[in-house]
Amino acid sequence: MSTLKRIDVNHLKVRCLDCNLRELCFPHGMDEDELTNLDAVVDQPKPIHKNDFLYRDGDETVALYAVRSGCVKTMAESPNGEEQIVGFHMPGELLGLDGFGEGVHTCNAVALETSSVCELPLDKLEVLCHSVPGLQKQMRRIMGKEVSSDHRLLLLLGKMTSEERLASFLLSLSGRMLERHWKEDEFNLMMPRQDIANYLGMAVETVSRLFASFQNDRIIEVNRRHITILDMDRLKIMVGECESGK
Amino acid sequence: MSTLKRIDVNHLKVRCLDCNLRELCFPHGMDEDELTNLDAVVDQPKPIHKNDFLYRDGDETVALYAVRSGCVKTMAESPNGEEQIVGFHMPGELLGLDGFGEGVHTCNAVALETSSVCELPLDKLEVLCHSVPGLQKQMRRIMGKEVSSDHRLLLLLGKMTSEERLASFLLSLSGRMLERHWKEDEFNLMMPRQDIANYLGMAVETVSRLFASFQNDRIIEVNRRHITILDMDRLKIMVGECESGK
DNA sequence: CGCCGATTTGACTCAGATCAAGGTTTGTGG
DNA sequence: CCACAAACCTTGATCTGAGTCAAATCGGCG
Repeated sequence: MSTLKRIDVNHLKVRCLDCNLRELCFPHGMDEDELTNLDAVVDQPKPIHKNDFLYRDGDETVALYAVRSGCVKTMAESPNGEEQIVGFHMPGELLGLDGFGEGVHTCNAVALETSSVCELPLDKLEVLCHSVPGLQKQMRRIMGKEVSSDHRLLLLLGKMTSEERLASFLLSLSGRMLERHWKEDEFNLMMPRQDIANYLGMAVETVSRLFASFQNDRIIEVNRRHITILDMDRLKIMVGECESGK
Repeated sequence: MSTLKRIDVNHLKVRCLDCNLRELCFPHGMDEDELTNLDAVVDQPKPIHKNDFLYRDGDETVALYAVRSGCVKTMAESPNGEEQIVGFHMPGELLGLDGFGEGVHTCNAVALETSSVCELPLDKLEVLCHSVPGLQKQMRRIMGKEVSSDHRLLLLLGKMTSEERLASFLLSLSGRMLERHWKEDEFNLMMPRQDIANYLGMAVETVSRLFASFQNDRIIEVNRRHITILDMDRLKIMVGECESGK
């Protein structure tokens, strides 16, 4: 064990068919035949280190990416250099759609931690779309989801108070943990407070104070990056998911 | 003239090939053959009146829509009934992509004034995608643009002051006027103050005050819905598009 | 002409930003 | 193993941009 070079299993090629993220990722709803075809175009997972760019604003769009492990954030850049984080991408989630408009990316994608990313080269994907009918529909589905999720974030930034935003953020993370069959009420944040603040359009200090206040109200327990949700219902009420109590 | 029934020319079927919005709309970059094929799937423009819904949150997605005349707003709805306007769609612009994720729309589309909308039924579009190779790429391009424009709005809501937001909004409108070969420095707002405020994530009163302040600074002239831009450069500086002056 | 919705303006208030420390954890090199 | 630095996070005090409330004005339109 000591003489063997340590290999991170995340970066080994795994067939989409065998991938445990299959149902969350691009393959969702595809049959065995379609998956075999898909496999042929997916490149070896690419390892990226913390703070590495997967692509930058202005880069030519050459592929679509699927996170296999770790976490990648995407951020839009304003002309005067400000940045707005527009998404945190967890395993099984796709990114890179922003570059489909004019053929160049319109945001930056940066790893929050050491991550592994599957690459779907656009040229191969395009060819495959002709032979695999389900693929086109799949592309549409994925883009539609992206649009819907952006709209959710717009609603959050445009209409919610800081408290509602953080509650909504925690619920969204919790839901995504559940999708991955991880614990929905106990997880680690993949990002620093600064990134949460940026994403939710508020100051770091406000995030910190809200965490303290939620903890004080026995809604969650916070220990550095470790979160335990004690009262999911109260979070849901905060964002208006329940009309009355319970 | 008096005995003839008045016909709004906007609602008459016009071939995409002959449409003056061709270069802004779905047909952009397509050749004559492709356009003839496209024509076959585009339904007769549909007239919708002010405040009519083109589709609602939850409706099954049956088509993609292109505005031919007038203006349509799309708005996301939160669980507790709040609404965030996520886009104003001018002639030549598309809407309906939000419904591609799960097959149902995730926002409401409402006419701001009497408008005319071309309908591209999804089923026909899908079939056509197989025979017209350029169409698939077109779909991707359109979705990518939508994602990028949502990101721009996220940046606006998350990081800009009210002044920057309104300046950015005016510049965006001006740019779109120019695309349509209308005057870029003199136009009418298609929406009431309330909708501008909602879209930009601020109060109506703030919009009103900012218009007054811009006018006072001789940057624009406002008369009800009529806007004249007097100093485009100053607007651009406000949003950081120019580094120094000029 | 008079009503109604849209817009503007003024006065006041407050959620959350900013400023200023201080504490804690992680990593690094000696 | 320890000292030190660099991130990262928290907490308190203060400030302010923009929201809220209230009221006047404007513009159409029946």
